[in-house]
Amino acid sequence: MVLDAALALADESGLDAVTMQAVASRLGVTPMAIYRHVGDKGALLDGVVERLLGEVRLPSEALPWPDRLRATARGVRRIGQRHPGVFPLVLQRLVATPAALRVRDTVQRGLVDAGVDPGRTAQAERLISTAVLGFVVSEVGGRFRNHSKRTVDGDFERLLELLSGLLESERAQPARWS
Amino acid sequence: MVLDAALALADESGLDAVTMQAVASRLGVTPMAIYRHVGDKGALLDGVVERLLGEVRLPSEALPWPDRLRATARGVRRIGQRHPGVFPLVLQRLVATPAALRVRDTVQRGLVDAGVDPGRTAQAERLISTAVLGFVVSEVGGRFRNHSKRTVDGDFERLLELLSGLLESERAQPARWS
DNA sequence: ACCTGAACACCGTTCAAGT
DNA sequence: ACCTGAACACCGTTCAAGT
Repeated sequence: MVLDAALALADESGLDAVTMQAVASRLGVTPMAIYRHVGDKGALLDGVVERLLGEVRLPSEALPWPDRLRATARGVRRIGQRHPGVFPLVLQRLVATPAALRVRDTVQRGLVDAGVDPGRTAQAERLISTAVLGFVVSEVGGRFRNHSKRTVDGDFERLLELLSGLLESERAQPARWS
Repeated sequence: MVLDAALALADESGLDAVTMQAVASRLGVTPMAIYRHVGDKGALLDGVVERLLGEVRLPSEALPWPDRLRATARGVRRIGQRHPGVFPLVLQRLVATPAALRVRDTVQRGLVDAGVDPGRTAQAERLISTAVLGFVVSEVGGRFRNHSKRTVDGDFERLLELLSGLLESERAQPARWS
């Protein structure tokens, strides 16, 4: 598949290495052949981002919500670390694709179970996702490259704690689990 | 100056329009002339990001810390909105440049005045900055483009409230102001 | 010191043509 | 339906040469 080739290239040599010609030659094909399968280079990158989000390992719905939300955040981070070349694009593209909705809905269900007022889960999800994505993009994009892995790991765990705190302040009804 | 031309191009026509040849022709000069002034296209973009951060309006140190921190965040957001083409690069480049340190130190002084344990201001600053930058990059990069301005403005104000909450939980000593 | 001309290998993309 | 050849205008960058 075209998207696999593009993602493999990005993982091996960075986003700049993802050119139509490089993707084509990895598939043993001429560059223009690709235009039959993706409309455009932009569409190619959109497809790769979608694949990335689809790769996020989501936790079992049977887990209590605090573990579930933490596991989701860690799953997103793991994908970022696995694909640092393309991950930053996640913050620049629309959130309405199926794979993006899949992650979003998992978070929103977690929030509902946590007892967040149903009228406020959408905003809470946006802020939580933005914080987590912003962190991971910073990390894999090199913004923290002066800091040790231990420091960055500690920052991420602290972020998760703070997001739990956010939920406490947001809860209107008793939680359904926990 | 070369950086001004590059920034103006990005503002008018997006990041893709910032090519060595376009910058050169805007200056009425041949493309290779630019290599005398910036080493590289990467260095050019670094320079533009630096200029951006230098443009952030920082609040007076005389303000009470809660207003000061809020004003700093709003100042960052305003620059993002003013320069949506280049702003996303802020999350991908190192934080150790002079203009970046200028913003960072303002936040850290705010945290100290808020009574955050001095051993923890660095982490708190990183998390706060990451959350704010992640939000603004999402906003100007179009991740929220399905939402109305009112919704996005509301999200940002809510984010600021939550960051204040973070400070409450982080305070070890009585605040110096407020 | 600064700018230029000519040239390099490489982009994304189109179009008409082939099977 | 899918792939190809040839071609387009445009990239970033180098090097030797000019003032």
